[in-house]
Parts: sequence; structure tokens; C-alpha cells
Amino acid sequence: MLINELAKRTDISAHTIRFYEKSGLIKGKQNKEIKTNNYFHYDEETVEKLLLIRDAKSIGFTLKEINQLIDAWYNDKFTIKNKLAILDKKIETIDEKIKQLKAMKKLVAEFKKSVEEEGC
Amino acid sequence: MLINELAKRTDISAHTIRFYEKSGLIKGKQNKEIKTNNYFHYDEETVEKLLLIRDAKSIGFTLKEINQLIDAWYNDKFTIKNKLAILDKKIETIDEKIKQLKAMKKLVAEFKKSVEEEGC
DNA sequence: TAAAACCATAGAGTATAGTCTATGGTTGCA
DNA sequence: TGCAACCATAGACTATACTCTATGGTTTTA
Repeated sequence: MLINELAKRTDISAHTIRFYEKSGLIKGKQNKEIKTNNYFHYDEETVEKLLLIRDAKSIGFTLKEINQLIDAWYNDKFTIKNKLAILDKKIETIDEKIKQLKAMKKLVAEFKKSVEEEGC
Repeated sequence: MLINELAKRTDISAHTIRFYEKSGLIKGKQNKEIKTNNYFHYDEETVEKLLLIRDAKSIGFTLKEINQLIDAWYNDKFTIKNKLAILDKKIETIDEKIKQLKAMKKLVAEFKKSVEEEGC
């Protein structure tokens, strides 16, 4: 599929998709047999990747971190051992984030309680 | 206390503290009786605020969002009802983030499982 | 076949969150 | 009193992650 379809499928703008392409997060294929244009073609895997990027971003991962995750998942330049190490580290990071969020929730809840008491 | 002591207490650089001051997140007091200098003086509340900023940032809140939180907590321009509404919204946001993190953790764990199986 | 819709690249612009440098004044201690 | 250590402001610079504009070529469709 071409970039516009990919944009519609993922709800990510063509601009942003090109930015991700340039940043090395995704890779479209340019058909060398077609000499009239240099359009990029994208597959289903790219759709998956973009959805992963969107989700990972929403929980605070940077594009750099997401790139590592994508590499661990899709790239064959890593050994299985390396991949597992990267994934384990990500899981650890996520656990840490959850822990911090829970602490912050508790703090905000305490704030709230004292505001409520202030009102009596 | 002056800015350097505040920086040491919070482990946040004087540069960044000035940036937060300029952004309206914290407010030092300049003693108008002293005419030889215009040094800012900070109190314990500012220490608290800076620690809150650090924690909230680490879980992905923007300075804008943190500013709202600080307002709800320290500022008297809001009614109690307003404060509670802001705090409730923050708690909701935190819950949403926790939910997304758990989903991402599950996804990464599944990734990991399939990488492990790949190795057999 | 001409206009609308699409594609690419290059590069400028924006927002967020700092980080650093330059400059010049102030305080405190030997 | 001189000098190190501190303080303030202004503004330049950086990184991240887009977002938009300009330009020019291609494909589709009425």
C-alpha cells in the first residue's frame, strides 16, 4: 500500500510516517523496476509497527526506546539472547513506571483527601 | 534559602529551577527591603513542589499538567469543588496510564514468549 | 487531456523542556 | 581589600518529536 492508505489505516499523518521513515523506525520499499516514480510501498508489518509506536509513545517511551523494541522484535541482526535481554529490560522499565504511577496516584489521592477535609 | 541550596536539596540544577520560576511553576520571594541585591528566597514549600515536579515528570506528566496539579494543591484562586475536579481528572489520567502500561507489558511479554519459542 | 489527487524531497517552523554562555553585580572570607 | 563564590537576566543553543511549506513530478479520473 502507498503512504496515504497507511496513514488512514493507522491514523498517523503521512508527514509523521515520513518522519518515522527518515528516523529509521519503519522501512517502505521502492520498486526499482518502476522507473517513472519512486513511491514507497508498505506492508502489513509496517501497520503493526506503527500501531506499536503509537501505543508505546502514549505510555512515555521515546522513539529511540521504541526503535530498540522494534529491533528486538523484527530485526535479525540480534541474537535471541540479545533480544530477550532487551525485552526483559523493557518489561522492567514498564514495571518501574507502573510503580511510580501507583505512588503518584496515592499522593494525589492524599492531596484530594486533605482538600476535602479543608472544606469542613 | 537561596537558589544553590534549593538546587542541592532537590538535586535539580539552578538553571532548571530558574526555568521553572520563569515558567510559573514555583515562586521565590525577593526581599524589597534589601536594595543591594535582588536574590530570590525559597521556602520549604518550594522544595516540596520541586520534588512533586520531578516525580510527576518521571511518569510522563508535562509541565503544563503539573502546573495544574500544583495550582489545585497550593493555589487559593480555585474553589474546593474546582480543586477536587482537577484532582479527580489527574487520578483518571493516572489510571488510564496504568491500564495502558499493563497492556504494553502483556504485549512485550507475548513478544518475549514468541522469541523464546523461536529459539527451539 | 486537463484538472484533481497523489507522491517525493528538502528544509523551515513549532512546542516542550531544558542547558549553557555571556555579562555584570553582590557577598563573604582571608 | 581583593578575590572566590554566589546571584540575576538575557538570550543563544540543544534534543525530541513532530508539522508545515515549497517545489516539482506522477497517476487517476471525469
